Amino acid sequence: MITKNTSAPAVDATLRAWGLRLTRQRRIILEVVHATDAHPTAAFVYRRVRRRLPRVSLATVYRNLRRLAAEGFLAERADPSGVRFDGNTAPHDHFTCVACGRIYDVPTRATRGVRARIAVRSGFEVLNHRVEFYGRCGACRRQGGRSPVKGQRRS
Amino acid sequence: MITKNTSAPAVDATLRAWGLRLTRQRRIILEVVHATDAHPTAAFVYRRVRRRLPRVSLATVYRNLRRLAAEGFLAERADPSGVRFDGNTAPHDHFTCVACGRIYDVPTRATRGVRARIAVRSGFEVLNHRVEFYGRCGACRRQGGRSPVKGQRRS
DNA sequence: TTTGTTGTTGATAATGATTACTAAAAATAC
DNA sequence: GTATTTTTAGTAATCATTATCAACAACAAA
Repeated sequence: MITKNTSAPAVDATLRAWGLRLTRQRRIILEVVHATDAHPTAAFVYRRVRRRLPRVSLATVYRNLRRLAAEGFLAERADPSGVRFDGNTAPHDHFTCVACGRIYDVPTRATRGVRARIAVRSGFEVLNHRVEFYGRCGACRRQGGRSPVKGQRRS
Repeated sequence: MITKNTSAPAVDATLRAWGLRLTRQRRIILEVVHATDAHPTAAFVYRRVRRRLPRVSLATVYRNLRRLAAEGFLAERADPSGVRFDGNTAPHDHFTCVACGRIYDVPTRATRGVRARIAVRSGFEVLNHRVEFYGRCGACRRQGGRSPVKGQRRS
């Protein structure tokens, strides 16, 4: 079982509604992103997809990641390390460990209510919000390392 | 009055403590960022600085923005439109209008307490956090425009 | 003041990520 | 089957950013 929560027929139907086809490349790109929780970069996805489709083009990976994100099959986010994709399109926050670089998903329970409060105070219409935490994860705290690791893979 | 909350002597002293000099270029770059609330990109800063120092190099602007941010005189943040700098180094959140592209500062009152809640729930050590809101600002709501504007200047 | 050391600059080349372009292949419609 | 549309692989082009380096400026020691 490679995909996590995307069934190919359902994806196919929705894609078709937008005039897109579920090609082999597109399906595998989607599967790769869904099969990892590493919040991968385009380059990471490219490397993984190439294991199964050695002749795939980097441009195809970019084109489809962009497209799939635009249609809502993936989430796309920019952070200091670059652009990353996320197969988890449900609302959630992120915790980035400054020691090991790992990005953890965090349930939104703790930040619930924030959006409504801002809307009231500012008079703006809030459509979306994003919370990013930075710190040291449990594993890195136990290892006791002090300073952020240099030269971590962007993966 | 060009600078907002950075007095040159104080900056000079702190820079010197790090072995950095407050050169003409460095001072003007700092002033330009502090003089706008537009959360400027490096290119924007370059254009502004060039008005006062026509022979300044783009590399000098990048070099100093990076450096000044590392020393804490500026804040640096990445968002979908690229890397931006912020003269306001006090804790605050951001609201990005998807219609006009403007980025507003938002006081952190509404998000207070969020960090502590996450720390307790996850067992991670939270050093920092960032909240970004997306929606339509007061001006754009009144104008009644529906969809996000294409091709807005990255300024 | 001269000399040495270190930090800084402007100019430009190099890099890395992303996008644009294009001819060929694949999928679908007729 | 043929025609039409979409997608692809391959590659060139673009854009932001960083690296390199020779010339220059600030400061310190002699």
